[in-house]
Amino acid sequence: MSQTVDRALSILPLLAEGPADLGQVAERLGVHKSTALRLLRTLHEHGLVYRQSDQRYRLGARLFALAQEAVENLDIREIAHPHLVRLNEQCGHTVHLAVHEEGEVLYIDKVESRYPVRMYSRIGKPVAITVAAVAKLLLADLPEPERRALAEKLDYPMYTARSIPNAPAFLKELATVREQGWATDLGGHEESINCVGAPIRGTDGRVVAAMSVSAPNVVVTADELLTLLPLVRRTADAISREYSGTGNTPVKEGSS
Amino acid sequence: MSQTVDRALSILPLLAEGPADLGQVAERLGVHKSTALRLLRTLHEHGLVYRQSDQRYRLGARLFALAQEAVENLDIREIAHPHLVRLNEQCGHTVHLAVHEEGEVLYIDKVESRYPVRMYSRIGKPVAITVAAVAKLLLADLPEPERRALAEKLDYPMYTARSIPNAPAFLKELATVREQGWATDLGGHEESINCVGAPIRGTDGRVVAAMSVSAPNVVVTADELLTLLPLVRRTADAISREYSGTGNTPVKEGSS
DNA sequence: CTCAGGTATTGCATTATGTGCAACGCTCAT
DNA sequence: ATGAGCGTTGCACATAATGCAATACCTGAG
Repeated sequence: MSQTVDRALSILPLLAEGPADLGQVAERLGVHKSTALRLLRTLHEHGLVYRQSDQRYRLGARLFALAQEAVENLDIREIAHPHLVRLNEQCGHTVHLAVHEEGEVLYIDKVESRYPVRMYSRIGKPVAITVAAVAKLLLADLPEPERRALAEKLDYPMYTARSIPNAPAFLKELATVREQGWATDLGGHEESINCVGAPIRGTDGRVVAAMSVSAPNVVVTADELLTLLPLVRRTADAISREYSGTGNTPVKEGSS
Repeated sequence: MSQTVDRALSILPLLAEGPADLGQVAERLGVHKSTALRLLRTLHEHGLVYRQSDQRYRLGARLFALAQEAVENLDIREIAHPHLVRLNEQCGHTVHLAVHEEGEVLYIDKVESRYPVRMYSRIGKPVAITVAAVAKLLLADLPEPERRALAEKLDYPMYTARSIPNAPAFLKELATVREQGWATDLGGHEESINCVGAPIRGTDGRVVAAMSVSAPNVVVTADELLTLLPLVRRTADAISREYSGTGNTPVKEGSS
């Protein structure tokens, strides 16, 4: 749509691979060096690109700032967080919150097992979309054609023997999840890790986010973990209610 | 430099404040709606902007991916990480790694106390540049005029009674740090938290990064923390040596 | 110290590109 | 139904981005 902006933005993923000098950038963009220079300069002014001491360019700090702010402003996250913490206090395990966005599933919050520290360690990293409980929940809610199209497009890496192997199996699993209103991942991503998850719904009943509890089976068996299902679902429902209830104007409660 | 790109990029910080619709974006950019639309579309195609169900725009997932890749490709970080982990195993406290970039100081790695998981929770958040030990180390190495200019430009928020209050005090502190080759933050940011840090230097002897160990004084007193200084410095030096490749002892300050 | 070879940078004319306008279409609420 | 509000499209115009070629800068070699 906008050629100039398009070119400029194409520089970012290119630099994400590693630092590059002006010539390399120009070449990979297919434009004259002077053009690349001006684009880089504009990116630089906005802090998205940084010029290191050897004159090569790399991605800049503002990028982190933006990503950080973006994640902090997600209102589902803000609403859900206290609930996640409470759940963690009750069961002691790791709690995840995730959303779906354009074919990707993204963790947006995490309460660490026995250690109540927010961390975004996996943000931006591709979630194991074909096996994670939260991914199943989010994709199960897509309209049929979209769901099918996405399922066909995915790769199905066999992380473990219990990973979901292909599109038909995945669609079948999604149907089950959709039906029962909750999901599991029993060693499908890492042999020894199990998860149970439940969906969070907006006013219209559509799934807007998903949460899950994960634990290694050296701590609790899969069966024991399933015991937590009612608790997880209750938490998810509580979040759903609060999310649909108050509308979108965030109410601030004092707490520093 | 490039007006179109400039406008497009100006949208990002705007959206970082929260979702906005087309009209709002157009207004805040001072352009017509059709123009804003095309810019947003281009940003959207690159995944930097996401269109949520109510048609408003927000920052997109690719932003996280880029920030993630960028931080993972920092070679100092890659080299330093195992050293930081080892240090954490030895002392048990939180270990930070930070770099300086255009007047900002940025955490690029962190090993959490007693829990050896990489987390980027504070990446992108403005570090308390006037008090953090790592910030002092990084700024102390700037050439005199630049250092002075930056010091004048900074704000000096009084996080605690022991925060550095103004530019002259800060410059004095930097001189000390430069002199002694290590830095502390004793309750300057949070009343009960102390840090000790040491610089990591490149081949040319310039400071390329800084690391620190932090602990609340309910766990160890400031004096006890200072006991770790030799260990911290040894770790920093080991990283410096590996980073420079050559394996020489890092050059101390001196005349050219 | 000069010189060569490379890269970054600047000024300028040319026109491709982005712009604003106004008309159209859609959705939702009354 | 009806209209208000917002997003979207097509088009004519001129701004603003482009490529070129010439210049400045740096580094390493002679």
